Amino acid sequence: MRISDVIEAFIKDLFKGDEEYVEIQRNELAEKFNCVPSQINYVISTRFRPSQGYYVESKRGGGGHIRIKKVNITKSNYLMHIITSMGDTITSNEVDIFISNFLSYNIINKTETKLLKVATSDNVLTVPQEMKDKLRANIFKNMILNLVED
Amino acid sequence: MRISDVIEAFIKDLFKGDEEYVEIQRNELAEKFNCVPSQINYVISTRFRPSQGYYVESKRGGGGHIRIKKVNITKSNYLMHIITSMGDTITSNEVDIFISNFLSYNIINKTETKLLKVATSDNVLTVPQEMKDKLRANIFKNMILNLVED
DNA sequence: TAATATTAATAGTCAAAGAAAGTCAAAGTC
DNA sequence: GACTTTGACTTTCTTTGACTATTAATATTA
Repeated sequence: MRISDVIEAFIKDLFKGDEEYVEIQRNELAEKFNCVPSQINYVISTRFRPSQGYYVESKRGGGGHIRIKKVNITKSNYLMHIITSMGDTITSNEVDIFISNFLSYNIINKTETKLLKVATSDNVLTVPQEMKDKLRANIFKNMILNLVED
Repeated sequence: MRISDVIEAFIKDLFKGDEEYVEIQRNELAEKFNCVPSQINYVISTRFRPSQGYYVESKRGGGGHIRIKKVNITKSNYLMHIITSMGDTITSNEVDIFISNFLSYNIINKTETKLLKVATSDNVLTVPQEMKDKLRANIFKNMILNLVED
């Protein structure tokens, strides 16, 4: 088996347990698998591309590291599906359920969660009751449309 | 973990409790973290820059010290000021100016920018004209309130 | 006692050494 | 021919230490 595949598998294994990201040290890992450090770069650049759902950042110097983030590749698809399947009115409760799901699927972060919640909450939407659910649906759809494809 | 990061965290911790500034003694701190004194200078010059919201002054000689001030245009202060100084109606243009400023001061990121814009835009706010600016102000205030203190 | 000089206590600067990670092209493998 | 492995070289960030600058405290002198 290729060493690259072994390293790939090893890194992917680190994601067990729903970690949002994983940190490795290039030299350490290279030593562990008995290869040259740049092999790690090769693995990352061929197996952890953005198009494969990963985002990588790193820091050099003492205590440096490589951080690999798993991004939700189905985010866009998922959100588009929500938008198209949603009616043109929605209650506060229904919105909250969507938002909680987004958060737990890691489709949005905490700040985005708060922004979505507040902009669709009953208290903030100071318009007559009969307009609320329509306004809310409109705001919500447009907001999540803007989360698509980041 | 990097000693620089540890020292950075330690200093930032001193700000707990809304202190306007914090004073350290270079040699004492270096001793505490078992590093050379100039390491403290390194940490300050890389982690407490003006662009990071800090202002540093110092005094040498007996009883000397380094004073690190948290500069007032921190995210929270800035946003709170906007909220309190804002009336209870606001136009779409006015909001856009605020949002552009937030972005250029790095107070919000691109996604947050889009969320703020869309939730306060004329097209999305499908309510009678005479309600719009009040609704917009309310949504806007509540959204930025939720950006405070992240 | 006031002015001045000296010493001690701090902090600042800067460059070298060290510790990672990145790049790229040559060589190897299937 | 495409993919993988290897290694020399580069870039970035951190740590260290020798040397410098400034201020306060103390001693000395007029």
